[in-house]
Amino acid sequence: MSLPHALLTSLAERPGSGSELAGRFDRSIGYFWQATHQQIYRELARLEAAGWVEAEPVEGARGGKRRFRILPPGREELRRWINERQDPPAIRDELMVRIRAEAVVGPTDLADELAAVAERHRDKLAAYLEIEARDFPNEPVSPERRLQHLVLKAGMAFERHRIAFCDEALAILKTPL
Amino acid sequence: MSLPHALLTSLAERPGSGSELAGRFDRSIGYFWQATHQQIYRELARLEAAGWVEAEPVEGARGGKRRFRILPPGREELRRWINERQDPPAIRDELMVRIRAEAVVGPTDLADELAAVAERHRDKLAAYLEIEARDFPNEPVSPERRLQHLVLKAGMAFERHRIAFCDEALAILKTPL
DNA sequence: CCGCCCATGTAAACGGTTACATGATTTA
DNA sequence: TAAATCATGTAACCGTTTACATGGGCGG
Repeated sequence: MSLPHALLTSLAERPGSGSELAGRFDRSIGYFWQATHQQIYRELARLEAAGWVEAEPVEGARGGKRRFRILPPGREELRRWINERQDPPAIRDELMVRIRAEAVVGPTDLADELAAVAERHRDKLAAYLEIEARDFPNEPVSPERRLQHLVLKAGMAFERHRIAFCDEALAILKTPL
Repeated sequence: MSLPHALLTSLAERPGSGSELAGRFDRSIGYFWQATHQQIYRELARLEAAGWVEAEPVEGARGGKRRFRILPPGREELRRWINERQDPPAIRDELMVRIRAEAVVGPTDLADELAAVAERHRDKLAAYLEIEARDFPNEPVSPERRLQHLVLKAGMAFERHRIAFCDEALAILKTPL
């Protein structure tokens, strides 16, 4: 359960309103942790009640827009959480289930679907490469920037891995009996 | 939502009772899709109500043990599901959030935790390698076996990827300022 | 001024997790 | 025959997802 800490991280990077945070969860942070605006507003209310963030109304904005900022206790909680012991996540991969199902009740038209999946992974990889070219034209020096670059490269590695997997599975499926 | 189809797949591979299926979800299938016995019994009841599986009491076993087997409509449903259009899964990776948090409120003792995470991934990789040596001493020929091997290799690739990521992050964290 | 969109929020449903419960069968 | 364990099941909780609701500016 990382949503509160993903929000604290995002607010530590830069203060923002609920809707602005929802936008960040469609980009940057959202590449590794997703959240809808409903989750975000609910969680912001909890963070505020806990005294980890505070909000002030934004003048001249429509609606009751409020800008949240992280407070020292929020920073402290974030640092505590970073060092908390966590088990590596279990893999939960529907594609593997499907391959295994194909192996037992196939053949089916899974190849078409695999090709489509690979294509979407290629698109996502291309998007990451654009981000990298824009944000990291040179290998950064500071640990902060190097860590940010590393996280981005992990996203790219994931997409490459899925593409290679789909291609290999396709090769097997297309092998004549 | 793949649980019903993971169960159908497992039953297509071999009939079994609820508790036997729970065992498989701690091994084989469970490396890619987890389920507790509570989920399994609930879902088996649904599959039975849908007419996709049937059960017969197991003589001489304790409790009301019942052996489930997949029925033709269940096979048909599984084949339909395999070809269903699915979006690639979104990544939801707590470790990435932590790295990003470290970059903004660090430095912390994240390095210790990263080393521990890498160690657990090494253990899991070793377990996969043992399975591979036992189940795939030679590269198989049939598409079924090749697909099963591919799925196992995907699991190993995932562990290797995480290990490399942790090691690289550790190198950055340990760089003197 | 009417429709659209922004910003915030509520409500219901669903899947997954954890804790607890029950009976029956081995085992000590 | 008491304790441990197997096989099945119920109940409560939690986070996520989807659908709906409200009010306030902005643009045609």
